[in-house]
Amino acid sequence: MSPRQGRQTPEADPPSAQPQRRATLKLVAESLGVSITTVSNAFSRPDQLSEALRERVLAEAARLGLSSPDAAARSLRLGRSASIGVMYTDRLSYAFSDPGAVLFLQGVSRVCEANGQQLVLIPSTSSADAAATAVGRSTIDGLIVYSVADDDPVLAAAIDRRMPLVLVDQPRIDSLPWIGVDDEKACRALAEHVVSLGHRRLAVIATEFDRDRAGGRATKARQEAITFSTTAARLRGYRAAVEKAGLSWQGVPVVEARENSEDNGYRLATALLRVKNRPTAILAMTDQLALGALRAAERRGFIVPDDVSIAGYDDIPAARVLTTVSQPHEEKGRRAAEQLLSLLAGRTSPPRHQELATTLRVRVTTGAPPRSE
Amino acid sequence: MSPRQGRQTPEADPPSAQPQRRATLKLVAESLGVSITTVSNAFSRPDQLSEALRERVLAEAARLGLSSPDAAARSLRLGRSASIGVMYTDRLSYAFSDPGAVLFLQGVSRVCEANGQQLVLIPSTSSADAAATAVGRSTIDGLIVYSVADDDPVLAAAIDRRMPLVLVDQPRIDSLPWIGVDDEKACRALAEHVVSLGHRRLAVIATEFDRDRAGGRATKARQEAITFSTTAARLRGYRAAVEKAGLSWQGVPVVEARENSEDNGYRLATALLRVKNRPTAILAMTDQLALGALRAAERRGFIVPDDVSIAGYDDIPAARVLTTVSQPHEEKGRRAAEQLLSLLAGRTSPPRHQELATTLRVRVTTGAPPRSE
DNA sequence: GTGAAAGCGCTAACAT
DNA sequence: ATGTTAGCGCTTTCAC
Repeated sequence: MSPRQGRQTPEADPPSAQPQRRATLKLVAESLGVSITTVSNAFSRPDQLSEALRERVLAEAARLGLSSPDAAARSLRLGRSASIGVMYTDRLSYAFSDPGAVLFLQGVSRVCEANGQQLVLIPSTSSADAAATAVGRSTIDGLIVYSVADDDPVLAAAIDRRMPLVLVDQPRIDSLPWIGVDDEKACRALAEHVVSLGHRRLAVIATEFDRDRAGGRATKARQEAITFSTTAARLRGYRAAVEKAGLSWQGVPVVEARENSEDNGYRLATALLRVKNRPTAILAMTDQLALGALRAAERRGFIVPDDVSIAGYDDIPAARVLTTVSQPHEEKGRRAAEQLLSLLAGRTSPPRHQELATTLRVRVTTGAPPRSE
Repeated sequence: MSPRQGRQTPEADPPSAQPQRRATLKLVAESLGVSITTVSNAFSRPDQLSEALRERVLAEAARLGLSSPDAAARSLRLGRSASIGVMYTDRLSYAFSDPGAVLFLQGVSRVCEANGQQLVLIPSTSSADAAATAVGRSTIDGLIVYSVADDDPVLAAAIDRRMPLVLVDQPRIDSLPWIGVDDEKACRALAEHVVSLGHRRLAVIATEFDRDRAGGRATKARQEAITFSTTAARLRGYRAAVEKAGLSWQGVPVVEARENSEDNGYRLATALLRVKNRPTAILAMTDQLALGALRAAERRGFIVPDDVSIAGYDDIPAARVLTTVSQPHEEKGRRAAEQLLSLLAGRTSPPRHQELATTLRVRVTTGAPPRSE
């Protein structure tokens, strides 16, 4: 038995004597014999009418099923919609399988609910047209662009639309607020740690290079054409450490995962570990890939870290054992939302480029390479 | 004076020659010397004009920074917004720390992106007024109500607004589409399994009872006033199994977690295991609570399942070892979104109450109780 | 304290 | 193939 059934009683909803006009301010006004303005004021400007009248209006509105003025009409008239959008790499649904993205969204939503803002998730599509449409068709006042390829048409569409924007995990653009971490520095520190343990043969499992996600072993040319800036930055970090140690970057296999998942890490690591002169350390660009690599190594009978060291990135809760880099996903989301809201409010913004700190977490999946090697 | 008064600050606009009119169809039309209709058609009805003209229009629109017709105006005119909302228990930001909810949202978003729909996450608040406002102020065509307390004002607001609705993990209402699982049956089967192993002293760690989340040990009276239907159903399931085995339900301590988190499970389980006549089996209503309980048991030096058995619910990836109940979170999300979209499209709906199957997963955290007991 | 009217930007009849 | 026009429902002057 439903608690709500009271509302479905015949009195509340008679067998449609009248054609059931949609509830609007006008309907309420007519039904009450007052003007539309008065009804509008009852909702939006309580000080403009007597308390008693306001009560009456609101009661009648509720009776007719109008809980508040129509949102679309209000947005049109006001030029604001009290909602902000978030645009994510490519398929939105992937965001929910990426722990970092989920934490980011949590941060954003926290600020939204504290400020009575709606949060609109904008689905992205492969086609440029459709992408522009997706942004254009959203009733939003501003947009957070999160981890989108540099050349993604959706980003271009958003900029074209001259919509207030905040960039996160994107290349910086001077005129736009930016939140992020120094991926390059963090990855260099991580790789330096690994190299300092004595490893000479490294391998990299990378996140997507570009919107094509070709996947697999990456030539030098492809490495230089990466359009996901985060991937590019992390790779530069690894490379800097490798070259600083006097090792050949050419000799480091770099494979691209088409999607950030444990299974992909497993598959790619399996291939990496199968070759004769296998790497003694694997640098994975996310913890999920690293967890897959861990599983692959163990499956092949290797002991981690004695036979092979593995490092990740993100410090997600599920990866307590991994040597990794910790970054404040949730805080990124909060800051991005705050920055956007303050931009929309026309407040003078705090420093527009906010770089957040990362921390290297050395744990049990990295150690010295095997003696024999 | 235009309603766009937001531009109050004169400095807001750079010292540009012309006052930088906002890009609209009208502006494009004037700039090109064609009618507004033509511009509108270029965007929305390509068959209504020559390809050449359409190209010209679109190019000019892009030049002026108009990527598509204004969303609010379009929604107002059309009466549709191409977006659907999701309403979640209480704080939206909690949803992102609940693995089941994240999977659910993933399912919803998958269907949204396949159908070019925006996904609006509606923040909820404690006050009834604010809640109604939140729903009312969203430009959405329909709403998925997911796991909200039976007496939540937001649910009432949505129903009042006569908005197309789909209920998920909620009490059924005859006239509304519903997606869910039989939590009671699943929990009964789970508890029967535990009881069949020989346990006589059980304890329950429950999810929230109501929007107050008092937390702690729950009297019989409080158990009967639960307004989160999922919690109530699971509890009924446990109880049925206990009573069927001839045990006293009164003797089973039931504690309420104020939030679904591992830490809460840890705390509550620690308290449960501290008493003299401690339970030999703990039934936790989610895997997260169960994982916390597992940690608590091990922390106290108990061997699981030899000293104490622990069962969860949900079968989340992080809980591979747990005896638990598997339920199709992502599919729930997909079905809910599909159902809502087909409702909005006016298509004849498939069976409106869809009950999805659950599976009991017996794994290593449950076993026979200790001999001595 | 209340009402009349203008118009936000758009789409769909109905012209032509 | 293109243009004219009437609202969609709302908020906000500006009168009273």
